[in-house]
Amino acid sequence: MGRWEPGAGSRLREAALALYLERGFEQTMVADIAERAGVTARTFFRHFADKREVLFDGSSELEEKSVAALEAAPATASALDAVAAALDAVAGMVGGDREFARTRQTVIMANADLRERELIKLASMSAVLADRLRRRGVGDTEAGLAAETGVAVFRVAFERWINATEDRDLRDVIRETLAQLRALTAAG
Amino acid sequence: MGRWEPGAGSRLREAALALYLERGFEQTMVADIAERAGVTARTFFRHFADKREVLFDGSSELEEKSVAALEAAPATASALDAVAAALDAVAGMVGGDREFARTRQTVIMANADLRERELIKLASMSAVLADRLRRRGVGDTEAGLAAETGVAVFRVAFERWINATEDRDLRDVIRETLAQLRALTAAG
DNA sequence: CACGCTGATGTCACCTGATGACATCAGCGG
DNA sequence: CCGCTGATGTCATCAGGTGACATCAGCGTG
Repeated sequence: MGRWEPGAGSRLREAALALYLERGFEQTMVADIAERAGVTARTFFRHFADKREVLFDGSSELEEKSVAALEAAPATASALDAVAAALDAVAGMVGGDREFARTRQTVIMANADLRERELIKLASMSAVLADRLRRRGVGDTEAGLAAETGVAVFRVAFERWINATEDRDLRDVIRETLAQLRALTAAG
Repeated sequence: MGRWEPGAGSRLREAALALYLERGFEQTMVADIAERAGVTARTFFRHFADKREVLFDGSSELEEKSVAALEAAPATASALDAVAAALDAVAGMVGGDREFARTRQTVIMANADLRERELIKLASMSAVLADRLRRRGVGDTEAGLAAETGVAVFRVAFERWINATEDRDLRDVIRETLAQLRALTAAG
């Protein structure tokens, strides 16, 4: 089933990341990506819904894993602890290759459209986590708060991890940041 | 200065909101909005950077007011309290007309592109607030956490306010939600 | 082995969002 | 009355995105 080189999706992903990095997201046209990957522009859109999605197509898997981790948390765990377990799972998947994470983040932060997409992915994860918390019997507002706050912690921790001088374990940074949040809210 | 009907910007804003509500964001073309407002599509783009921005062009003002409120907070206030003051200012501007807020939110939530834009506006506010906190001498991580968490509280509170049966004061809902967050993080 | 099915890709046409360049014209100050 | 200014119209063009249809390698089947 393939008279063409297989793995068009991966080639497109790599080509896009490289070009976005080299000349910027806006300056890169879909035709350029497709050409570098050896396919046509139409094929690009068969693999990715739009020009941005090529950098985010792993996020659904991320969401699934995080939900699984949340559901695996003991029923006795607090809402925030359950979310912490979910974040731990995410960190396990994302925190492996800091160099890659850094270049990807560089590309994303350099463009508003990409930042928007990044934000909605995290928002989607937050919504799903809140939903699962509610099914666990957590109150409506509490579920929303725990999920949103957890994602906020993740964002801050991720940025710290990306910019840190030493290569730490992302999960540790998250735990630290969560502890700092507890101190912060208690101080008031 | 104006051989045409003045107030093209307002007319475009109203026309866009109405059409987005009637037939949906994607089904509405810029030409339709322009026509209803009595101008050409080119003029639409002179007033608003893109099709989405027409729903968000007040947000820069919102950001300014929130920053002013944060800076007006006493130097002795905790980071979270300063952010709470900023949120209070935002609530004062947004919380006046719940009916309008509700229809606007309906339109935004019905479309992913609009949700993205909404998210980046809040993220931008978070970034600005964090920056001002740092200038106040708040630690790097703590500033980021306080700002992100504050915006998270705002999001949850806003949704509660929008969906509440009785018409409450948004500022009260925010205060309540912040108190719930404190309980939530203390429980762990 | 020939046949037809399947799925990924190419090709073409087309719509819409968005932007640059230039023309137009009312009102304002001089 | 004249010329400037600023908002708008007009035109051309590009890039993102989608639908419809053609193409063709490999696969299973009779």
